[in-house]
Amino acid sequence: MVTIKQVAEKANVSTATVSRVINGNYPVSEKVKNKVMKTIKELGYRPNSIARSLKCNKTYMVGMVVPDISNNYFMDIARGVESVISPLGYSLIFCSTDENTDKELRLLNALNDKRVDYVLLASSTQEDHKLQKFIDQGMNIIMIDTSLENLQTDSVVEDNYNATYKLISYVIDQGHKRIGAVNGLLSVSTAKERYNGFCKALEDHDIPLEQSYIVNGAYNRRKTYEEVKFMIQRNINKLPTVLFAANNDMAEGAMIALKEMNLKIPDDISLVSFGDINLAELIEPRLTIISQNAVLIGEKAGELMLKKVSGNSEHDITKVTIPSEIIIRNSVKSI
Amino acid sequence: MVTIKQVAEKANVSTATVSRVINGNYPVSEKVKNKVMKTIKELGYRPNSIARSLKCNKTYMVGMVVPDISNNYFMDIARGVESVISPLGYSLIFCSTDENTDKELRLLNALNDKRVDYVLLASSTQEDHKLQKFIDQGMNIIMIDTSLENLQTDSVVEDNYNATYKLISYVIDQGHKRIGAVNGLLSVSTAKERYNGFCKALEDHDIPLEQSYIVNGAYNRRKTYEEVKFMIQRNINKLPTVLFAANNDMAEGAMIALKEMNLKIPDDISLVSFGDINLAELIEPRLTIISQNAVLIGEKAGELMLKKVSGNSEHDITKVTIPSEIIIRNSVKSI
DNA sequence: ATGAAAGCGCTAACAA
DNA sequence: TTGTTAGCGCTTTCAT
Repeated sequence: MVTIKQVAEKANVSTATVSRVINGNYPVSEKVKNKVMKTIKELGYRPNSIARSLKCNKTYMVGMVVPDISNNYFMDIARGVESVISPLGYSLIFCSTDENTDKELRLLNALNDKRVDYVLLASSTQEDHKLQKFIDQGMNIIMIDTSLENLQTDSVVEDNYNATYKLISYVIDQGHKRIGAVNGLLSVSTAKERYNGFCKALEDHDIPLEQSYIVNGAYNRRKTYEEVKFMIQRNINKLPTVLFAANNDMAEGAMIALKEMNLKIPDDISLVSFGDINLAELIEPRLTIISQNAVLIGEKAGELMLKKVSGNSEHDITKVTIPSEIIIRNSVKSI
Repeated sequence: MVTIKQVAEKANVSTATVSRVINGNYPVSEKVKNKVMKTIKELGYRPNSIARSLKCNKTYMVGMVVPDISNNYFMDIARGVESVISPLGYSLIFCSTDENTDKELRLLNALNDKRVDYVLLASSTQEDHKLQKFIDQGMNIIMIDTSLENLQTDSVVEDNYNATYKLISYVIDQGHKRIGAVNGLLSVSTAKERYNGFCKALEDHDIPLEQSYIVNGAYNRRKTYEEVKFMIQRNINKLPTVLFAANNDMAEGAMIALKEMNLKIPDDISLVSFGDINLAELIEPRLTIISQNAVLIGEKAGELMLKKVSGNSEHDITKVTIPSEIIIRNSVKSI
């Protein structure tokens, strides 16, 4: 690889001058500039970002840490982030924790060692004090999707509680009284908030919460598939009339389980979901859902990051909440 | 951030000694080692990978460049790669070219500047000489999914030609004579090879190739959706009896288009695909497909990279071809 | 077994 | 406008 020194020698100037023409941040005479640029072309010189990073304390890399790399929702967020940061020269390092606190901490350490400029974190740990350590060390973190109450940091999240409350209220309005839920890990803020909204809606409408209808900790498709089958078998004599899936993956798992058990949606059992499933256009019935805008979350997070690194509003902590709306389709039976 | 120098001072040793205990590559007395490790803990010191990279010419970063970040197929490859390289300390930088040659070249340049140790490239350009430049500059490239004939580089690809040939032969055996195809960009090797297998199967069975049934360049879901609708309208008086979609995304687009036009699969028109669609478990009818193993491709690519960086077989060029098999389900009508 | 010092490729303060 | 030089944080050679 050709270095700035080789360019300087060949062009008979100092490395400083070469640096100046590359960065255009100090005056250089036209004549010298042309000579240097010509030499750069000839030699095919490209500046070494590693050296630059070391010198300038800036890597133009941002880490994105999510619980599940195969969930489309997080991929969409990543696309949103990418679309706003990539034009400014930033690259994304994408990591998956598999909902594992240890792995999350390890990844955060690795990103810290790599001196990424920012990390966008969809955390699935509740150990805020451990995350606080990273922040104290000077790591820049924006929480996405999830948030941790006691953590002094920026975040871009959805209005989980209110959206779920509205969705479940709608379900109750349709006459449902036996209402089940498939929750993620309740240690994760999104899952917790959604479940809280769920419970509050039941409470406000005097609907009893039937513990046997609640599935906990089935955060991915396969686990949900299995757990929902258990739950249905367990309650085969008195099934819930409707199920609330707390995210897209779980809705998919639940649908597959119900289909396999020959329970038709919504005739035999209704289903609603927080977030839309894949390829919803092709799947019958169309699910009634809370629509998420994952790409938008990514864009907001990207913009927030850019604002922070540019030095504006450096120290105030910002919390962006993306509103969610209910999309009523045809997976809920009127009773 | 605390540096090695601060550790050295506090522990009353030289930076060299600290370096030695961190890396464990030179003898250090037990006593000194303990003292240093204790200091490292106390100070919360973490080595700066940027500085390391600069010194050692090794970044432990690998770039992955794909045409479409929202296609699950590439995400699965990424997961495969990640699973084998991450345990050895490598991180993935994930980039999407949107099938745009310029953007591809720009990303490659950026990754080159970042001095990534390797790049895994699913290229959608045919400008092999431009890619050759990167290789000549010393960039390490493994082609994944796609390959370029004239390029001296390792690759991990599928057996596109033969698999498609077999699938189309099966379709013909079912009595089909009016056979359409939805191709990606024929400039991309995978698309080209699949289409060649398609044509050869027709030829060998004396089936005429009806140009009007061929859709070209609709590489993503939305474009395919639109183009297939055009194609159907164009041929409304004499529809093809079967369609071959050259990848999962296009199969999805085609399915949505057909559904919207009230053409039932397989009663009104049959459909086969190279690669499986999302959430196939929930979508009727189950598609007859060539099954791909994207995760395996990723794993193979990751392993190949690891082998190369470890210095084994450094100079021979390896071509791994993953076999594909046909999965017959029920989207093809027997005529 | 340990320390001193050079150097990876670059930028920026200082001098000229 | 340009050059000299120090230094970013680390590894490693060469002495000791």
